[in-house]
Amino acid sequence: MSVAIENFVKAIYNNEKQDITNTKPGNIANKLGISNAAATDMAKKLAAKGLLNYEKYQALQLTDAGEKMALNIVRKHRLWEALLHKMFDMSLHEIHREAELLEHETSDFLAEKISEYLGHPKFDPHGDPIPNANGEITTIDTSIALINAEENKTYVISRLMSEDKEFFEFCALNGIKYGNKISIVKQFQNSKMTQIIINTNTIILNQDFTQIIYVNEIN
Amino acid sequence: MSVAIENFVKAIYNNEKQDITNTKPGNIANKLGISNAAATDMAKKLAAKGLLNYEKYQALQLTDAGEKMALNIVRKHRLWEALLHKMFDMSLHEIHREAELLEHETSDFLAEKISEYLGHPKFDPHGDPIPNANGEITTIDTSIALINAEENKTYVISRLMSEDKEFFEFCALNGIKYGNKISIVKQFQNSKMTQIIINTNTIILNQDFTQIIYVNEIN
DNA sequence: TTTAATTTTTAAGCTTGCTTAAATATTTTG
DNA sequence: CAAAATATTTAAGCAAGCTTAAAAATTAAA
Ligand SMILES: [Mn+2]
Ligand SMILES: [Mn+2]
Ligand SMILES: [Mn+2]
Ligand SMILES: [Mn+2]
Repeated sequence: MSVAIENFVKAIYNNEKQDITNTKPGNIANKLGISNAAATDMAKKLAAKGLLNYEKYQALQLTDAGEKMALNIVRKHRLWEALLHKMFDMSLHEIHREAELLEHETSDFLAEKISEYLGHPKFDPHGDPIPNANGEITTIDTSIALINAEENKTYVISRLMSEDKEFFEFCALNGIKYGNKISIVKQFQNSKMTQIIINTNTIILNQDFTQIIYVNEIN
Repeated sequence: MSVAIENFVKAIYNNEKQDITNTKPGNIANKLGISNAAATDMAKKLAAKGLLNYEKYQALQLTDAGEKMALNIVRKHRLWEALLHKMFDMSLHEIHREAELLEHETSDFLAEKISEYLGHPKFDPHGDPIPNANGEITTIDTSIALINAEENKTYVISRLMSEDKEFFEFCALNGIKYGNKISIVKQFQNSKMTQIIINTNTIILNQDFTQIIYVNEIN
């Protein structure tokens, strides 16, 4: 399957998993930077290939085959991110940028080698789960967005759900990193701000950030 | 530049460096598994881009810009081979197969990270020189084909100039590996066979192999 | 050196993955 | 609930990278 098809299928998958928005062609077109017409066109082609269900004016839905393909690409993407992060200490933004390309030119054979080398990790450096070789995600995500965290509790950062360079730079500068501890000082309900302590520093985050930083309670 | 263009330019470069055959479109077409017509077509397009000189019925010649591009791809190819060989202990055939794809999706940034990690190696696991970040090959190749080696001398294997899976499997089985020692027992002039000792084993090689195994004298 | 074989080029056409512009349907709003 | 705004689809077209078939040139052979 072509790079265009792989990115299309993956975009639908990610949209279903992460975003509030629906998966109509226009949304996918937006994510991929192509025209609505191109997305509608591609949707029809992929429906003919049995990768998704297409009905005029309705949201696109991956078939089992389509989801399997998406998970295969996602696996390779996240394995590359994990490898590049570990080996070369590249930033969250850099690893994503490189993985976006490498994911399409990676054999299942090589993906397995990378996975082995890393000890079959279950999460990538953003905290996203890595599907296994069968395309299954076996971990259960119990994490919550920071905006929903409770005052006076301490959490572990479990996921940074973004692809934005500036956000990752902010995180790197302030110790907001997968696995680090974070304490909630106060939730300001009206202004949707969250005051936290991390690395002994006090920081106030707005909604843009507290909705994409996920944490797990410490037990 | 597209994958098709990169592979085309690289094929001309490799053909000039390694093969006896000329670089007319038909030869390149053969290497790439495309039709002569497609190769002629591409040659014209690349001439328009200033990557090569094209004259009807003549051999294709890379311009400086074309050679620079080829060296950039070759660098990435060989760095990947070195990395995959070191990290995952993959075979000479496997690393080549994967590098053939990864080379096109590797940023200069990532290539430099790989090079750094490996200590800026000058040769890949096949013994081929790795161009530096400026596209220069600074090493001088003094090696000779085994067919031209002298009887009763011992050499170091410096290069395995092939892309054939079976050949690499033979090499792996018999300790024919970059850096290993090899002694020439006898050169049979008429039959073009070469008797060698490697790893205390006596092996007789025919011309097909002695022309692609390169060695350096031990000083 | 003329003929035959081979190679290269030209021509026509196909698929993929895009584009823009116009038509049509859906969704939102007054 | 009708009008306006928005989103989706259809239609027409383009560039890249291929193909096969035929024409033209080169190279090898007799
Ligand atoms: Mn990513
Ligand atoms: Mn991608
Ligand atoms: Mn190689
Ligand atoms: Mn390649």
